[in-house]
Amino acid sequence: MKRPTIHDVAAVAGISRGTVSRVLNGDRYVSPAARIAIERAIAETGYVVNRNARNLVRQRAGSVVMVRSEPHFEDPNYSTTIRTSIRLLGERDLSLVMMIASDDGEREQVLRYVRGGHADGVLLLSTHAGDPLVDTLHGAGIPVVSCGAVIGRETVIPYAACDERGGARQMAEYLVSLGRKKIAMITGPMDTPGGIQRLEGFADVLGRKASKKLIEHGDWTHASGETAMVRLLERVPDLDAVFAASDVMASGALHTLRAAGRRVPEDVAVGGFDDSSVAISTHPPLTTVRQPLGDVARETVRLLLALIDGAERVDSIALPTSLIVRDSA
Amino acid sequence: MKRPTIHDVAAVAGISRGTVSRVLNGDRYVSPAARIAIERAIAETGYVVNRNARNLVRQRAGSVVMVRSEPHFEDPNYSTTIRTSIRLLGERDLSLVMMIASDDGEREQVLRYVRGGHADGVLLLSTHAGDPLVDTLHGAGIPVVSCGAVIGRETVIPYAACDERGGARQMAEYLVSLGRKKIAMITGPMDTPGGIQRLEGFADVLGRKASKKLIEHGDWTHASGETAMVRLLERVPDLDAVFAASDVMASGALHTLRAAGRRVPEDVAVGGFDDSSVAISTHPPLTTVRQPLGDVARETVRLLLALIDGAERVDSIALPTSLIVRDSA
DNA sequence: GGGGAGTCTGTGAACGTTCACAGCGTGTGT
DNA sequence: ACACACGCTGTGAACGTTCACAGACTCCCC
Repeated sequence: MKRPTIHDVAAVAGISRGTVSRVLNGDRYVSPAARIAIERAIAETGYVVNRNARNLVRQRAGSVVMVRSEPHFEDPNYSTTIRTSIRLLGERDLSLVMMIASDDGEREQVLRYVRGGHADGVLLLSTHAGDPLVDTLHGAGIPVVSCGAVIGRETVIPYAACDERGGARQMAEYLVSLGRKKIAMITGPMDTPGGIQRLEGFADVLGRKASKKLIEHGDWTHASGETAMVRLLERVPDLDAVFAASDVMASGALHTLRAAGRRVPEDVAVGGFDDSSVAISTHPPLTTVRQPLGDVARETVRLLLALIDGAERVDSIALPTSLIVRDSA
Repeated sequence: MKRPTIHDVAAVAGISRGTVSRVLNGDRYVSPAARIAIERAIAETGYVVNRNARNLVRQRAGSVVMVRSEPHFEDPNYSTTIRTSIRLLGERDLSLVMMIASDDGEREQVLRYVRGGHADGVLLLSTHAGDPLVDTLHGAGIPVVSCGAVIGRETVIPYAACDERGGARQMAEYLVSLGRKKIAMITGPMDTPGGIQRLEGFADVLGRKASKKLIEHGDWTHASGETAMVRLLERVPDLDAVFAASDVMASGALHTLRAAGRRVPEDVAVGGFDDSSVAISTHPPLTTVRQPLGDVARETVRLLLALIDGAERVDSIALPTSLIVRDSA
């Protein structure tokens, strides 16, 4: 009933365990005869390497920990990110361990885990500016990368992200091209890259016209989109377009606009960001900016693997977004 | 630069490693003096136990693998489920490894992982009826539980779930209480518990009136909700209510109804299921059935831990849902 | 025929734990 | 005074690998 070990394989194949280990690890210097005998023995016994033993002697952990700084991840983005990461890490026999670090206790737990050598690398997800975990993790001397930039630590934590600023520019330019004159924006939290850079892209296009009056800040939630829209309408009743930094907030804005009797897109054009599942469930369906999530995840993992393999430093990367035109603008 | 080991702690405390191990594992039979000396040494050296070594000698894996059978998990439910699982498993020093098994290659990978003893237990997520992985995993002699029932294997795979049938009954009864006479239903796929049991609950209330004509099957997607609604309107133009087995499908139905010129809820009342983020982004916001996701996840993990601890068998459990009334019905 | 170089194999030690066992005091009951 | 239980401690072996090393064999060249 016991699981077969490398000794069992060696015995069945009639060869020493050293050679079995060489076959397992793809070493050259193994005779063809030995190799096939061992492969047959492996198949026969159903042998699978014991990772604990391997990692113990190799002084590795055998896993990468994905750390999420926020408790919720309604964000459909995570589905793709997680899936892609699992795939790519799996190819290298690394397993993906999930952790959440939204309060001090959880941060302490993550730190202990990493400090204890239980992970070969850390993959940060949507970390806010000033998160104390970032510096401590980086100080732990373990490879750390982020999916999406970490504001204030762009130079110390390598990252892959979509071109937030460029994406916002695409949307702003599109709204302008529709002939809209008074274009407002509902931003994300200003301690996140999506919050900051999407506003920058917007300002790039609108220039002076991106006045304070036309800017409201939200926190990514539906409710914040609703209230931001209320304030914008109070200040600028005749606005004719609004760009929300996320689809969820755009959906909140849509509610407010309807309640205020504005027609979308006739009176007010509405743009979102993310192309999440919400984008097609609103009325009207949202014109939005799509992030290349799969590519972003792939690049993030690639950066991490490079660091784990000993690269001194790696270059962050931003991937292009695309404008998805539906009915809201 | 090397990580401190149990030997270092023992040396610093001036006590043998055996006693250090006993302190680490909360053994009785340790003198107070030794205990405080060791605790001080642990703090001083920053020692953290090496899981590979521990698990190697204990013949355990130290992790639980969560297996998702579908590539996508837009479903906001997973956020809560993952979070709760991480929390509860963390308390027992078990880490959560994520895997996806949507094709044969991935299933093989999961099987190898589990067969190789890399996991102490398996937590199935939204597995479809007839999934070949279920029986092989169960046959591997490792604790397996599911979050949500596995159709056709209810007696062999213990599970925690919400009371799908009861939840559907709540919605059906509510629609009846509004005075609706011709109530249609858009179900989920009939190889999932949500597909089957929500229909059963609906039929419980509607009885003979739940005729074939008033039932359409969807696949949880927005698009399937749209087309199902089209067919229902063709067959029964004067229907006055529709219950979709998920919010996302309900949102699709809403689009079709609007396109057909029906007012919601005046002409047609619409009910959803899940209370997902979509529910508040539709127009009008959805009346829906909320699942106690946190509780379901907690119970699922509890079942798994009981099995890992050696329980012979555990009892599956269904938790009550609640009706959330908004504007669509 | 002697000396490398190149290919292949087996062996011992090590990785950092836990666990069973043996041993040592000290107190308690006969 | 002796036996015995109890509380506590140290030690050796084991868990299943990998890795460095040493050795054997073959081939080729001088």
